[in-house]
Amino acid sequence: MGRYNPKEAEPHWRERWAAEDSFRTLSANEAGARPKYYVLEMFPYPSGRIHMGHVRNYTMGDVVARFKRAQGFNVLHPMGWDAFGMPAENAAMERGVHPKGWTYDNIAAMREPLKTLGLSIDWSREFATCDPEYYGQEQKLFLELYRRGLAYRREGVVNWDPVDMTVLANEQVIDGRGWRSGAVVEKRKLTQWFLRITHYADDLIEGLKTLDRWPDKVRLMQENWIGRSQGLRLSFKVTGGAPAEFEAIDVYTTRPDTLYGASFIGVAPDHPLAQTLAADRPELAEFIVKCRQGGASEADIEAGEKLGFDTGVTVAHPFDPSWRLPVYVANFILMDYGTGAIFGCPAHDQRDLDFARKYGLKVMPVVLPSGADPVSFSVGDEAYTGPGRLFNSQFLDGLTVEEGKRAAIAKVEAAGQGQGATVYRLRDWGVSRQRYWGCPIPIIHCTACGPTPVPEKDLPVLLPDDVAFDKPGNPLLRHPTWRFTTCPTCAGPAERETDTFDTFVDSSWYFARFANPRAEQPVDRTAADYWLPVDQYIGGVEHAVLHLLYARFLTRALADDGLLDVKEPFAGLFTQGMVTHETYRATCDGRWVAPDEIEQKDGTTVLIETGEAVEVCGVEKMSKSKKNVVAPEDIFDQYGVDAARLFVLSDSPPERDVQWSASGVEGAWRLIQRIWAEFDAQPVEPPATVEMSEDCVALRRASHRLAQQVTDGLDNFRFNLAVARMHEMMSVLRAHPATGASPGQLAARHEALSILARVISPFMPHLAESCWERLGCEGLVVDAPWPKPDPALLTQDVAVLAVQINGKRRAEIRAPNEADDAAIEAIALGDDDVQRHLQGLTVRKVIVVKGRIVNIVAG
RNA sequence: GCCGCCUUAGCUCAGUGGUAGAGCGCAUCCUUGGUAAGGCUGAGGUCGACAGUUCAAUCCUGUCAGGCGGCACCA
Repeated sequence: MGRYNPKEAEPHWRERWAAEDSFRTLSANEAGARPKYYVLEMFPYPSGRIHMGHVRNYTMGDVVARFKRAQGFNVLHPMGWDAFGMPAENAAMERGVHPKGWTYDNIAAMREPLKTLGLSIDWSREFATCDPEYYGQEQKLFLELYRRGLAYRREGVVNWDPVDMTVLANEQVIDGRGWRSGAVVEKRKLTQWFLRITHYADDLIEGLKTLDRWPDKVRLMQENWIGRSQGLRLSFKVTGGAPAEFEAIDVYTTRPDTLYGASFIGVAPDHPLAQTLAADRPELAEFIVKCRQGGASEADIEAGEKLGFDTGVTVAHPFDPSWRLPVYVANFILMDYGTGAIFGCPAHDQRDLDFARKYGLKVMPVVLPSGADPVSFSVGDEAYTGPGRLFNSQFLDGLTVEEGKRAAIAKVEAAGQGQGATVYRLRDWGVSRQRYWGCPIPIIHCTACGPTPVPEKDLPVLLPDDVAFDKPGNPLLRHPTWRFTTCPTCAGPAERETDTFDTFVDSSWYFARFANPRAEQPVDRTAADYWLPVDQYIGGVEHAVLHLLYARFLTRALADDGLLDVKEPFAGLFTQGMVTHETYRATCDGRWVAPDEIEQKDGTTVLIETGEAVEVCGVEKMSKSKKNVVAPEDIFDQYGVDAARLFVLSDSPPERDVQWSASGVEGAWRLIQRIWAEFDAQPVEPPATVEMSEDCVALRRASHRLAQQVTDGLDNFRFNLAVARMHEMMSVLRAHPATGASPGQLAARHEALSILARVISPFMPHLAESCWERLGCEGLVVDAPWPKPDPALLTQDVAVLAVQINGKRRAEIRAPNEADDAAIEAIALGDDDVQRHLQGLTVRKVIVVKGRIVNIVAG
């Protein structure tokens, strides 16, 4: 008799698993008839320490991996490192350490606690994206895309941080300033490398329909991000005021039905017409500059004031050559969407209406809501965007909005003035970063030959180690020898591309590399065909769009190259919630206080050291700035890793946030001790008989039901429900104690415990091994097959039914399972309580729901 | 502004078209040779508001309120 001591047991079992090589992935040949199962968690950035979010993420993946393994699958469950990126360079600038050393040290520091967590990972497949073996293969992939025209170079507008001298991603610009330097970010035109993701825009939307094991929310976010819209591209002929080269202005619209309500044409400040006119009209040039400044700042977007400049140019209406429309340059029109020009229909578009009111343009309604009077209907300050019938619209009169769209498109197409078109919000993916710590783009720039791919024999293009971070900017630009080279084509003097890839490129194909991480080619086609797609991918919802969209795109690109056989990399996706914690701040000076600095005393919260009062603030994501962080290592140390694993799985459903608390982890600890106590109470020698006594049928039903319920919970990602069922099982076991039990009863307990040990093993793998061993079972529980419940024990012979009278519960009856509706009705109507409640009433109807309830309608 | 999610016990949250649940907290009691304790019992809920569908709604539908997230001048 003794308490379970995780400090001794946990390291012991990890050593056993390592010694037995329990988690080695089998090759396709070795696996034989076992089906494959690929479970992957989004790989971590090696910041140097693990946090509770990691614990939750990797525990969930581990639960799935262990469960599938027990069910007889050949499981691939690998781990790697998303190791390129800015923090390494920041560390280099702030502390003078080399990004490479810093990164590999961090990886080493994080690998240990992850191993401590007892994850069933095949560590032989580990790699980091900053390994030359990995990024060299990435360079090969890029050159393949380049050859196929899926990678190209063009000028693009970027966020430029003038202090750090680098491009920033949109999410690194906060209120128009660089997140690190605080400098006002400039819009700069820079020649950049792009990947042609827009080539797959349609297929990326269509593919979402096949992803039935993805959260609807994520599919919706991707669909919105790609932003497909159907409409019409059409020309307005210029009738005066523009230079000769502008014969017509092309606009894009999703509302061709409202063409008769047009009252102006608007073009973006960056539109070629605006730019050309501005060359000899200073007032227009000034206006354009003003528009650009407004671009980034949130105040302007908030205000949303519509500004325009009348160019004096006029165009003809496509349906009526004598109808003239003025052309404005307007601040709310975007150059990189559609054609950068619109026709304004103020009555049926709010932005156009705001604009028209400001500049005194005509507002002519052409869609009449049903029931409105065509003579008096007018639009005030709110545009009408709903359904209705067209009017004031010549040949379109009387049509619905949808019919009108089709008719207008047909007419425009017949007249050769335009064409129906599909337009996307998605833009090509700019992958150039002016940084050192990333995968070098394998291109050599030659003044004679232009951009030239580095020949395959010269790959990988290695990052030079001898770089200095004493000055801002990209050290590759200042490197004396690395940058300058000779052209592979003409052997003349040439320069290397000094930009490196966006780190999202690294993470867009790593899942395919895991199939065979040491392959000579980027992807081992045979291994990838066996393992892909990933059956279950698990990660944070913050990657719902970018990472997951990029990976889907690159998978398609590689499939078109013949490097992969799947279009969708992740058949199942699960997005887990965050780990949160209460926050605390000292009442006197408002500074944030860590959870281990406080204690609860007599209903108040105080600082342990000084006793001063502490205010308990909101529950928020664990973060250093709020100091509401609990270090996983401290929990491992105090309660063991199984308690930490159990807690992050128990309280909330996995997709929701879970609130970490000291009392919660105490609860997890107690469950572990309770489970152990039941095993510990069982006699050491196996039961003398295999005949289980009849009076144990309740226990047997409970344990078989437990197997069924935990299986269901795991199949549906309801880990918290599975844990709740384990709690319930403990009450049942307590009602059937080992003390004083007959041999038959002990046999039933033995069966229950053997099921329990196996179903807890994905959640608390170390405890499960100790329990399995204590029970005297053969081998390791990780190698034991998943329990299969006996269907006969999952049903009840007698059902307990509630009886409702007029919707209110009035009685409870027992009926044999095989009783038919009439028999149940008779039992219900014969019940004393029911009779009492029916006094003075006439029974009008009786509804019998088998196994559930009887409802009597009476009046 | 558009889209989505959430609102159930003091707290954190499960759950179901048909008898309202868990953990923590609280109260009472037992145990103090399972002791960095363990256990019994119990109190506590108009399931956000209103309307509709239904024999029956916490659950389905609609409207509203409050909270959270994503996108945002995308024509």
